[in-house]
Amino acid sequence: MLIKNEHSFSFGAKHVPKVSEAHLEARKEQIVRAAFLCFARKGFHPTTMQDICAEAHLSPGALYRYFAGKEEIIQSACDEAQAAQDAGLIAEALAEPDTRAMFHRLVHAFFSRFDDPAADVYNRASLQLWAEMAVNDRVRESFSHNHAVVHAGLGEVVREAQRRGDLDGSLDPGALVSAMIALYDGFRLQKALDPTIDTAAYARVAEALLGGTSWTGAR
Amino acid sequence: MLIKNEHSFSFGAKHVPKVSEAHLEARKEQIVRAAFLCFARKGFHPTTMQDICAEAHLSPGALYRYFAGKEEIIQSACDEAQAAQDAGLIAEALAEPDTRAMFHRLVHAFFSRFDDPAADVYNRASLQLWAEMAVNDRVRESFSHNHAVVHAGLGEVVREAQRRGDLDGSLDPGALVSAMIALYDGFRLQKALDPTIDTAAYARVAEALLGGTSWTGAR
Amino acid sequence: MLIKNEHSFSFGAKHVPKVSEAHLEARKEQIVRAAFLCFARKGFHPTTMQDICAEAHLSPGALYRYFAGKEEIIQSACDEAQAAQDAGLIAEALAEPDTRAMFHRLVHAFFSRFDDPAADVYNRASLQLWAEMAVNDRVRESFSHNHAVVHAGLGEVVREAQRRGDLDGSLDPGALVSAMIALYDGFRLQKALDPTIDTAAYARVAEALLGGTSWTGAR
Amino acid sequence: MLIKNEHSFSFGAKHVPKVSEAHLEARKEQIVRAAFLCFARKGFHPTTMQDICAEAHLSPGALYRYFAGKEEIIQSACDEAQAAQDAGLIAEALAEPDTRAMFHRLVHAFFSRFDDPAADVYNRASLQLWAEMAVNDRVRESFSHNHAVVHAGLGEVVREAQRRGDLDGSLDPGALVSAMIALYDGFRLQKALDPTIDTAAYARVAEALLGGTSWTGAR
DNA sequence: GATGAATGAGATTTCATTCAT
DNA sequence: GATGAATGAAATCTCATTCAT
Repeated sequence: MLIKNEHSFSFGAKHVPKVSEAHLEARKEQIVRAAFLCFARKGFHPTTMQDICAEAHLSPGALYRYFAGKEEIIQSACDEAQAAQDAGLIAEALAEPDTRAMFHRLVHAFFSRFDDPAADVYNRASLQLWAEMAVNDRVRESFSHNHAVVHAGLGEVVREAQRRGDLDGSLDPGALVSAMIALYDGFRLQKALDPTIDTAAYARVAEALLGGTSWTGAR
Repeated sequence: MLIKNEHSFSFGAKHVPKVSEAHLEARKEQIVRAAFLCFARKGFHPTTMQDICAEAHLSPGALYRYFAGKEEIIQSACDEAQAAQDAGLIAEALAEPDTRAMFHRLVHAFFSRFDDPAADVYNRASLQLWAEMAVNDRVRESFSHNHAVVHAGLGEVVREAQRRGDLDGSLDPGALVSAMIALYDGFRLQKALDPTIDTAAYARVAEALLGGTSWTGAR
Repeated sequence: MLIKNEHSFSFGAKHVPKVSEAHLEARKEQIVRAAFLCFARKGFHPTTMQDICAEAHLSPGALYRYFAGKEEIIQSACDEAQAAQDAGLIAEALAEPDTRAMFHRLVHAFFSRFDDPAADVYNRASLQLWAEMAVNDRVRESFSHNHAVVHAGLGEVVREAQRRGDLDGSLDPGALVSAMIALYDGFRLQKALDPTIDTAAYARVAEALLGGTSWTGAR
Repeated sequence: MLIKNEHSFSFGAKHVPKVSEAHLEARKEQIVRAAFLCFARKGFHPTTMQDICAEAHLSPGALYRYFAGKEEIIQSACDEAQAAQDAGLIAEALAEPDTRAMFHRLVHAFFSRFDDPAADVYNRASLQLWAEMAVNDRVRESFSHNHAVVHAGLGEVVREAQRRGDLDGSLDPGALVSAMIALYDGFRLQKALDPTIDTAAYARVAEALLGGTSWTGAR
């Protein structure tokens, strides 16, 4: 109450008090995390607000204080799912002077994520996200944006490799990037179908394909 | 006419007339096709029975003559989506004595599908299917079965290439197959996000990766 | 066809040809019998027209040639259920000069019906009928009419017994009749609840109550 | 308030606050009462949830907070209809040393119920219950249980009368009980058909039949 | 006359959202 | 701020009835 009065003079009311803001964010986080679990378990649409409430130990009324509706929770969950630090990892790899080492770092960085015990939830939720993206403009936009960022980052990597003469310069860099992303996303799909699939073996294959060591026949 | 008379005398006749059977299948087909469009457009769960009815130019009651409920339509749509003649294509490729030619045939066979104007609908529906698979046992089973068939087929291809010394024999064949499938499915995901993506360029990259021509650096 | 022409001159067209009429009645009978079974099994309202069709080995379209709708089948079933030859039995009993013999004949006539193996179906259907009567004016009317006939017949019986000095003349004859009917209907209810209940023992009690032999204490 | 605070600290609390529990019961009561009226008016199956909603001044959603479905409301209504304090009345009568006085008390206790202006609703609902019982296992069970209780109670009455020599010991006590119940239920049926029927006259007849005073002829 | 596929109104039920407490 | 009972629109599904064949 005091805090509120303190700030009631601030023009434009750009800030709600910090304590509240922190609380607000914490609550939102809590709700999105709960929603995430539910979505991974049942999918976006079959998940009811009650499911999320139960998972978050909150009442329906409380939820609506933090989110305008289910749609907004889905969007937040999608944004959350996109929030991986992909760009940073890519930038780090780019610093690597040896192309194969670069690919190794990339593959390791991305595929070591599957060691996280929460990865299965995340993978399953990703499938939901893809489906929603195909159907929901707002979600597609967010997905698209993140995709563009990753695409741009890997584009640098690929073009650098081509510049170095390690990757065939006549291949479309965009298509090479798409293939790299496909190797990652396509694996997540298979991992969602069967979580026991061998990640390390797959990572080795991915690295070999990119680094040109898988082909042992005539050049 | 004769059949009709025949039927009116025999109770408990084992066969309903063929016309009915044909009609039954035709109607089911019609409904599943309509559902497919709706699913691609709105997703499984946001699609209402009314949507499907409208698309199929049928009344709700008529739908329930052919399917016990929405769930069953979803399952049929999933089965339909799986019904691609993958196994045949793979077997044909396997007959090819040259490994790169084999990969070329495979890549061509699979990626030429995207030329079909209906491919977009099919891709978007696939995303729905993946999401449903994560959440619906019956659908996962069907998906899993089809995946196993394709996996087995490509397994032959990969082991043959290893036997010939064209692919590194120390790589896990299963993981190699997974990567091939990932290159395909991962592209479908990207195509669903942006249908204008260049399929031919991507196919060239896929072929180059498998055939070891993408890497132009030191061996 | 020929028959039809033969009659096409008859004024007023009161008769449809006898063969057709017989056929019509036979079909109606067949349908009502089927309906009766269904009603006894599931009740009036949960029984669907399809249930009746299946039981009657007829198509829905055929049913509607004989009955205007479900309502009409229910009414016919009710009329059928009422069509017992009660009045005749009562008239016969009335001829008996000895009152106790008269009661014996009545009780025997009515309770021996429960020996019929179809009696259970009939009893269960009666419960449905009673429920419908409470709710459906047309059915109540039909029920009411039959009830009045039986009531009148038993009224004669009771008044005759009072005239002879065998039943207390100060008791309301209508109430006595009601009690006789209650002893019958109330038993049917119990028989529907438990078909193994001992009919003969009950009949002896009913006779004893009416004939004044159940009371063995001081007068 | 205290309770509320208490509650907010303890997760997994075993009791929900009493207010809620009371409220729950009150609402259920309210709904069942409304349903009862509807059932008496239209029968179980023709009554729609909307009918019950309207009668209870509640929205459809609200109903489903208290009952899982229509079936459950029907069952509750049936249980409610059985909840008469029959056993108590019978026990009281049993205390009476004079058999005719005992019968008088019984008849009076049961038939005075028809003076209640709500009795008509109750009777009509009973017919629905009987019909449902014939068709619905769960309802039959509940009915059967209550019937057994009443049967046992009246069995004591009858055997006591036989012990005293007032009722013929050679008559089956169970059948005598059945007849007593039939005199009651059979009357309810007639009262549902015609609510103006003279209850007092009928009660006198019932008493006379049991007490052996209806027969005025030779013994 | 018979068939049975199709219709579509209407019933049950769910669930996102609101709002009095 | 929190609660959770209530709302009511909308979804799924049923079934009496019709009608082209």
